[in-house]
Amino acid sequence: MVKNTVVPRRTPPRRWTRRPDDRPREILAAAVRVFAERGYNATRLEDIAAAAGVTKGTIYYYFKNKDALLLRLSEASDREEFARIEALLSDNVGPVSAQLRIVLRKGFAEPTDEARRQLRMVYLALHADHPKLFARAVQAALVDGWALIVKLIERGKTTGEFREDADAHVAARVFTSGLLLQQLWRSSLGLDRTDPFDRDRMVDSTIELFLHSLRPTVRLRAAGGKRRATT
Amino acid sequence: MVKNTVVPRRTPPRRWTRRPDDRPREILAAAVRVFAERGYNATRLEDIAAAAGVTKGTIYYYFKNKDALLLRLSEASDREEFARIEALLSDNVGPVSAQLRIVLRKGFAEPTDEARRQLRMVYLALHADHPKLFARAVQAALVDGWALIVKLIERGKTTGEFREDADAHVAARVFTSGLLLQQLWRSSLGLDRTDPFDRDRMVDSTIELFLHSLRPTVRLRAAGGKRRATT
Amino acid sequence: MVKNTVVPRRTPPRRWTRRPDDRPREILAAAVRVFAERGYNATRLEDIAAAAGVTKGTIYYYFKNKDALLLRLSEASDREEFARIEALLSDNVGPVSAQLRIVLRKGFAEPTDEARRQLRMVYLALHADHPKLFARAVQAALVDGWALIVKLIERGKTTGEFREDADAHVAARVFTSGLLLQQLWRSSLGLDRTDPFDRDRMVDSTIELFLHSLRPTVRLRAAGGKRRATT
Amino acid sequence: MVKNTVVPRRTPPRRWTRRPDDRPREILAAAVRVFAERGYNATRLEDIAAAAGVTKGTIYYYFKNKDALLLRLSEASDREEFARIEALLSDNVGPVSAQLRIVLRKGFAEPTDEARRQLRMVYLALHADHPKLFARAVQAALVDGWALIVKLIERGKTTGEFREDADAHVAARVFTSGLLLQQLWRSSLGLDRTDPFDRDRMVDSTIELFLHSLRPTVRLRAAGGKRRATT
DNA sequence: AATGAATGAGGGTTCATTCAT
DNA sequence: CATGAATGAACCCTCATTCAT
Repeated sequence: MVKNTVVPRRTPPRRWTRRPDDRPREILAAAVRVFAERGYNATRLEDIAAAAGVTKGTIYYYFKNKDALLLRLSEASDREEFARIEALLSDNVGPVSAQLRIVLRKGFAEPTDEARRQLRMVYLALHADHPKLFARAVQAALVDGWALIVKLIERGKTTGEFREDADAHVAARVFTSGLLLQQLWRSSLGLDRTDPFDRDRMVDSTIELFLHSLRPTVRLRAAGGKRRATT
Repeated sequence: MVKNTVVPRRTPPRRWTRRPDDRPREILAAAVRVFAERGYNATRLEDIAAAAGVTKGTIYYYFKNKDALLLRLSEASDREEFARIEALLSDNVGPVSAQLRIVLRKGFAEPTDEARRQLRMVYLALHADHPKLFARAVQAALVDGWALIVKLIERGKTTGEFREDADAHVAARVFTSGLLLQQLWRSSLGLDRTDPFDRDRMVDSTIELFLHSLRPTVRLRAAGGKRRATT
Repeated sequence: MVKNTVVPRRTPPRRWTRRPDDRPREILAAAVRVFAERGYNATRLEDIAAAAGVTKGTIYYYFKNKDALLLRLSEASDREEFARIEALLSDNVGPVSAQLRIVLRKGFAEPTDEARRQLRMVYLALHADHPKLFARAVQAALVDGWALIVKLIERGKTTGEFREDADAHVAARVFTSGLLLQQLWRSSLGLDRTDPFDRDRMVDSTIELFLHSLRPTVRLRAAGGKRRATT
Repeated sequence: MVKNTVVPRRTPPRRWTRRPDDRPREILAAAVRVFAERGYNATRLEDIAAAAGVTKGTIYYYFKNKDALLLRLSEASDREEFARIEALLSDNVGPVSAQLRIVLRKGFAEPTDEARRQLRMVYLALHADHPKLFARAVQAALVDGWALIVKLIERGKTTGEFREDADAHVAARVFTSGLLLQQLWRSSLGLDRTDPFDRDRMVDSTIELFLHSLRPTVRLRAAGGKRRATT
C-alpha cells in the first residue's frame, strides 16, 4: 500500500536527472548500509531503493536480483581488502612485532571505512542463509590474511624475536577471529551495553597479548639445567 | 495412474499417537537441527514439523510461534551451558592454569552434544535478524563465562602464576571468541575444505598461546630475586 | 500453544465430577454469553469451552459443530419468546392501547433475561454470515410478533380507539424494529457514549409516539357528531 | 494431454495493463459488493481481488489490509451521506412536514446507489466483530442525521405544526432505525419472502405514521381557537 | 534509463474438527 | 463421558520479481 490519496499529478517528467553512470555504485553503497543495519533477510529491495534514491525497478536494471547485490558487494571488497593489507607491509622494515601490530590493527581491528565495517556485519550474519557466498568471502578476505601473518611470525622466529615453538597458524587464526568477533558484537549488537568495553583497550590489549604469547621463553642461563617455566 | 495396485497395508490406520510428554522435546530437537542446516529464515515451520514427525499445527499447540522455538532453545541451553562450566570448577584445586585449560576446552571448544553445536550456529546467523534474541544469548552464555575466566586469571596473578600486567578481561574475551568463531566456521561452513586444520591442534595451541600470553615476564637482572623466567 | 512447562502431573483422575445432565445447558449458556461478547465469528470454540468449564472435545460430544450451537440457541429462544408474549395477552382485557403498551414493553423493549438480550445481539451480527439462520430467527420471533400487534391494532380500529386509516402492518414493523435496533446499539455498542440516552425515556416515548400515531383524526366540522378528541 | 493443439492466439500476451487511477476505486467497489454478498468475515481477499479483476497483491499495493478496505469504504460513504442529506434541505422552505418527508425518504429509505445499500448491510453485520469501526460509522452517519431531524421537529413545534409534547429525540431515532432495519432485513435477508411487503408502502406509511405521531392534539372546545385539523 | 503498478508464490498463523486415550 | 493432543485446511499478508509505460 503506497498511496492513499490518489492525487492527479500535474508535473510529469523530469524525474531522473542524475548521471546514470553512478547508479550502480550508489545502489551498492545503499545496499551495504541497509544490509548492515537490518540484516540481509530483513532488508527489502524497497528499502535499498529508497536509500539509494531510486525505485525497485532500477535496481533490477543493474542487478540480476537481490543476491547479485551481495555478490558484487563482496567481490569488490574482497579484492581491495587483501591488497590493502599487503600494501601496508611492502615498504616495511623494522622488527616483526611492529609489522604484526600494523597488520592486526589495520587489517582486523579498524575497518578503514564504514562500508567495510558494514560489509563484515553482513557477512557474519550471512553464513547460515548463504553459506557458499560466505565461505568465498572468508576465503578471500581471511585465509590470505592469515597466511600473511603466519609468514611474519615465521620470520620473527628466525630472527629470534619470537619463540620457535609457538603455533603460528593457530595464533594468526585465533587472535584475528577473536578480535573480529568482539568488534562485531560490540558495534552491531548492543553487547557494549551489557558488557561495556573501551574499543581501543580491546585492540591494544589484544595486540599485547598476541605478542606476549609469541615471546621467547627465557633460556635461563642458569647453571643448573633448564628450569623453563611453562604453561 | 496406478492407484489401485497399492498394497493393502496391514498396520491399520492409527494416524497418530498421543505423546504429549515427548513432543515438545522432539519438536525442539528437530528445530535446532533444521535451523542449523538451513538457517533460521530459510526454515519453514513445515520443515520442522516434518523433521519432528508432526504437522505444523502441532508445533503451534506447544509453542507460540516460530520465534518462541528459538527462544526456548536458547533458554534451556543457556542455563545448562553456564551451569555445566561452573560445575567443572567447583571441585577443583591445582594450579589456575589447569583450571583455565578445562574451562576453555569444555566451555568453548567442545560442544558436548550436537545440539549445542547447532544452536551456536543458529545464534551467529541470527544476530542481524534477531538482535534482541541474540544479545540475550550472548549475555547469558558468554558474559558470565568471561567473568569466570577473569576471576581465574586474577587468582593466578595473586599466586604469581600469571603476570600482573596482563589484561584479564581482554584475554578472556579474545581467546574464547577466537576459538568459538574458528570452531563455527570450520564445522558449519566448509572452511575446513579451503583451509584444512586439525581440530585438536586448534584447541591445544590456543590454550598454549593463552597461557603463554599470561606468563610472567622475567625480571632480568634481578640478582637474587625471583628467577621465574618468562616471555 | 498451551503448556509451556511440561510438568509431570501427579494427581490424575477425579476430573469431571459434576452431573453430566446439565452439560448441554451449561454449554449453551456459556455460548450465548461469549457470542454476545465477542461476536460469533470471533468466538473460538475454546472460549466457549473455557466459559463452560469444559474442554473443546466435550462440546463436540453434545453438539455437531459450532453452527449447531447457534441453531439450538435460537430454537429454544424462539419458541419461548413468542409464547411468552402471547401469554401476556391471554388474560387481558381493557383498552387495546394498554395491551399494546404491554406487548411493546415486554416483547421488544425489555429482554426478560440477560441471555435473551445476548441472543439478540448475536442475531443481528449474524445476518451476513448466516443469512439462513438469521431469517429463521426473525421469522419465528418477529413475524409472529408483528401479526399479534397488527391484530391488536385492528381491534382498536373497530372499537374506535384507533383511526381507520393507519397502516397497522407498517406500524407494527417500524416501531418494534426501531426500538430493537436502538436497544441493541445502545447496549452492545458504545452508542450510549456518543449519544447518551435514558433507557426508560426511549421506551416510554416510543410507546407514546406509537399510540399517538394511531389516534383518530378529529372529524372537524361535525356539528353534533362525535366529539371524540384526538391526541 | 492435448497441449499442442492450442490455438495460436492473436491477441498477444498483455497480461495486465496499468490503471493506477482506477484501481483503487475498482477495488473498493468490488469490496462492498463482495462484503455485502458474503459478509465481511466470510470474504477472502482473493474474492475481492477476483471481483476487481486483479490479484491479491494489488489490493495490498493500495490498501494496508483487509480492515483498511472497510475503513475507507465507510469514510467515503459517511462524509457523502450526511452532506447529501443536508444539501437536500438547504434550499428548502415550505412546511416542516414536507422537509421531514424528504429527509426520511432520501436519507434513510432510499439508498441512492447500490453501493450504499451494500455498505449498510456490511455495517450492520459488523457490529459484533468490529465494534469500534461500527460505532464510528453509526456516529458519523446517524447521530448527525438524528440531530438534523430533531432540529426540524423543534421548528415544527414553534410553528405550531407539531405538538409541543412530542419527544423529538426519540422520534428521530426510532423511526429512522425502524425504517433502516426493515429495509435491511428485506433487501439482504429473504425477509420479503416470508413476510412480503411492498417497499413503497413501507416508506410511505412510515412517514405518515411519523408525521401523525407529531400532530397536535386537538384542543377541543376552543371556541375561536385553532381549528387546525390533525393528521 | 527509469518508474512503479501488478503479480504470484510462499510462509506464518489460526482454529474448527477429529480421535487416541 | 471427557479430555486434550493432533490435524489440516484456510486465509492473511509479504515481497522478490516482472513488465507495461
